[in-house]
Amino acid sequence: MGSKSIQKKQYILEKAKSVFAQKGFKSVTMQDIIDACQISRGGLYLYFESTREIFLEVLRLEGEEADDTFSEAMTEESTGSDILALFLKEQKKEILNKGENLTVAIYEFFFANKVPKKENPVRIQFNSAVKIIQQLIMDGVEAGEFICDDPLGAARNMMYVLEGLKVCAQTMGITEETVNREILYMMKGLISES
Amino acid sequence: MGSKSIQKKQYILEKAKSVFAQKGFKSVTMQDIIDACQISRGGLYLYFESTREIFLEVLRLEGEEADDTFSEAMTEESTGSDILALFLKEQKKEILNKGENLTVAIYEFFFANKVPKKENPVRIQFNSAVKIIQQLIMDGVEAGEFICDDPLGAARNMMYVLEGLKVCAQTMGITEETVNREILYMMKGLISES
Amino acid sequence: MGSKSIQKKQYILEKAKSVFAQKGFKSVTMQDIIDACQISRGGLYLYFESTREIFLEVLRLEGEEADDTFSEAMTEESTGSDILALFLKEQKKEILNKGENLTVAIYEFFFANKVPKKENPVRIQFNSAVKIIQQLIMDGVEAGEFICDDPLGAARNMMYVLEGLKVCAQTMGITEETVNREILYMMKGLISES
Amino acid sequence: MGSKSIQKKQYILEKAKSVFAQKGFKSVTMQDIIDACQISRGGLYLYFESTREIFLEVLRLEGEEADDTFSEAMTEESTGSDILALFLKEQKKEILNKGENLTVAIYEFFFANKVPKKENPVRIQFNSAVKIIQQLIMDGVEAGEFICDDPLGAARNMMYVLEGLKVCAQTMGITEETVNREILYMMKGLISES
DNA sequence: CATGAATGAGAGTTCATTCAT
DNA sequence: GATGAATGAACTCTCATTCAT
Repeated sequence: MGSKSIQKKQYILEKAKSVFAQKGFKSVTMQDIIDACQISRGGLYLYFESTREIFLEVLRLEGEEADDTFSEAMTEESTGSDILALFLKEQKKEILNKGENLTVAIYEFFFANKVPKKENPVRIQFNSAVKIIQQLIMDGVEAGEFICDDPLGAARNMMYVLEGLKVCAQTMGITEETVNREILYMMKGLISES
Repeated sequence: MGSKSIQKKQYILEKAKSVFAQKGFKSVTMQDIIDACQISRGGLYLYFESTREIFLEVLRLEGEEADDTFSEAMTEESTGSDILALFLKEQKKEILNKGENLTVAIYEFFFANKVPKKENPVRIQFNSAVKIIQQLIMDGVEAGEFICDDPLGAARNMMYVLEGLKVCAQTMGITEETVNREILYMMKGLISES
Repeated sequence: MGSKSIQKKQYILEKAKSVFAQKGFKSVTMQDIIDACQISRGGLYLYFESTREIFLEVLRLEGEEADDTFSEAMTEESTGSDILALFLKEQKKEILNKGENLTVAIYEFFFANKVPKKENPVRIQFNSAVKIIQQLIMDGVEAGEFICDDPLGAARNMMYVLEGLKVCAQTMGITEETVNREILYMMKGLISES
Repeated sequence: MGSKSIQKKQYILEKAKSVFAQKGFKSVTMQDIIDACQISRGGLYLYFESTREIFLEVLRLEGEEADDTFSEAMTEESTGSDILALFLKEQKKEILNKGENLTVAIYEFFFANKVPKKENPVRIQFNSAVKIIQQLIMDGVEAGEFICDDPLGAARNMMYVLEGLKVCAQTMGITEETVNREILYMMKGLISES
């Protein structure tokens, strides 16, 4: 079970991602992935033992890609508020479920699969996002764009609101206006907070 | 064919609620509910056709009970900030998953079952909570307890944060300290917001 | 399990007949009959143990009624050919499935339930019909209406054709024209047979 | 997903045929066929979705085989009356239920499953048999073996009698003598009809 | 490595039959 | 007599997992 063909593994993970994006986690069967990959049953089991294992690898890949995207953005010469705006735009896309997006699958998976805190990729992603936002706010404050006496608190608050928007979008439906309004509300807090 | 024994129906719904609270929605089988109720296969089908139907009734019951709880609290002579504190305490309990609590089941159900906006019980509950919080904030402002120039915006923001906390609690785990900290952050905003 | 209420038993049998006429035998459940009778489950079991038992009684009743109908026709002052024509008209109705009619139910029942020859109501009915037709033909010959040197053979042949038409009507569909044509073919044989 | 192993499919169809021959159509469950084939539940579902589907394929196979048998007989150098006698001998076997024979199953199936006339295999088989018999009679007339001024009518009549015998054999039981007698009756008509 | 037929556990559903009231 | 809730066996269908080729 070492490496087999890395390329084939990548190929399976890409196709599997689409499947999870469409069907969430729990409803996905090995057959779904076999169909999506046009691969044999045995062939799939050669690389992965379960949908769980596949999903975790899909997630790992996603995490790496997300980090790359962020790194790029951060290295460009931009102000804190610019990058924050960019970040929020990305989040808006995810909230509104534009494009393939694993939100529901992630929720379904981690509801049922308790992962040790330290290794929990959702937690890791969340915390790293908080730190980045905190830094962006601090940059913004330094640049005179923002007023904020608790950048960490504000960053955390922002992440919880975004998470709340994400889950509400999936359970009750949310319009773009609603997302805009909530983001605006938070930005106002950064500009005028005493 | 409608009711059979109302008491038995209630009994099944109570037991089923425990099951949903423990296993979410998607993983629950009729067998699980049969086991929990200690009744026969056919006996259960006498009252309900599917886990979906059972879940919807459990939800309806929950909604009624929640409304009652709120009504009681509201009729007591208390200031806005007191009731808000009470509400947040309840929410904290739910977030931290003390007692039987359907959070995960609700999420799982509404991820998979798209319900027309107007009839979506999650949406209805959310919106009614927003209105109540808005009112409480306005009461608090009137009483000089709060400072807030956008009570509706603040109420909405608060609800999204709470929703974010709920979902994060389920996916990554959250400590009581974290919840306290986030609530405190929001309350500070109500006290000192310019 | 003696008589209970004879009237109720009759009532159940009437309703049950409709059910068998609509659904055949095998697909009929006790529930179907309960629904048709608007009676309680236990109530039905008080009178009958199974659909099989109900069906046999329905059949017995049918047999009696059929005999009565025939007796009436025979007592009227008519020629053999008139009564034969009347008989064939009735058969045509049954073949074409006009009105409530147990054809399919009878087939389904006796395919699956082997009954001793002597007690088999279908056989009894068939044989008595053969005898009557034979007599009618002989009457017709006597009256100079028919020419036939083997009235028993002709009667049997006629009954098999009718049975063939009945079963074909149910399995492949048959038009009124087809029935008319076949009856005409047989009648011609009775008029011109050498 | 179409064929898997053709041989296995054939094997299942053979075993299934026995089952249908013994139990008719309606009472046959997938379990019955599983038992007869000594395969696993999932194994059967790999090839067929329902007893209905299996039955239709069994029927198709039967039809093909029957056609072959007929073709052979027809190509041999024989007179019309010889082939007709052969045909009737085959029919006699079927009527008397010698060997595996789907009569009851076919009846049960087509009682419950209304098939468009044009596609109804029973109808198709019936009509093609009528045509063949008509031809055989005409051949016999030409050869001076038969006297018949309405070969089509006679052929149809013969088929309905045979159908009547078949169904009576299943519902009330019939002896070989009865079949012989009825066939003889029809043959006499072909020899001496005016 | 790769294939896909085969397996069997388990979920959903229906119904004849019983029995306390 | 009459009721209808309760039972459990039997059916249908699906899927993760294995294994001979």
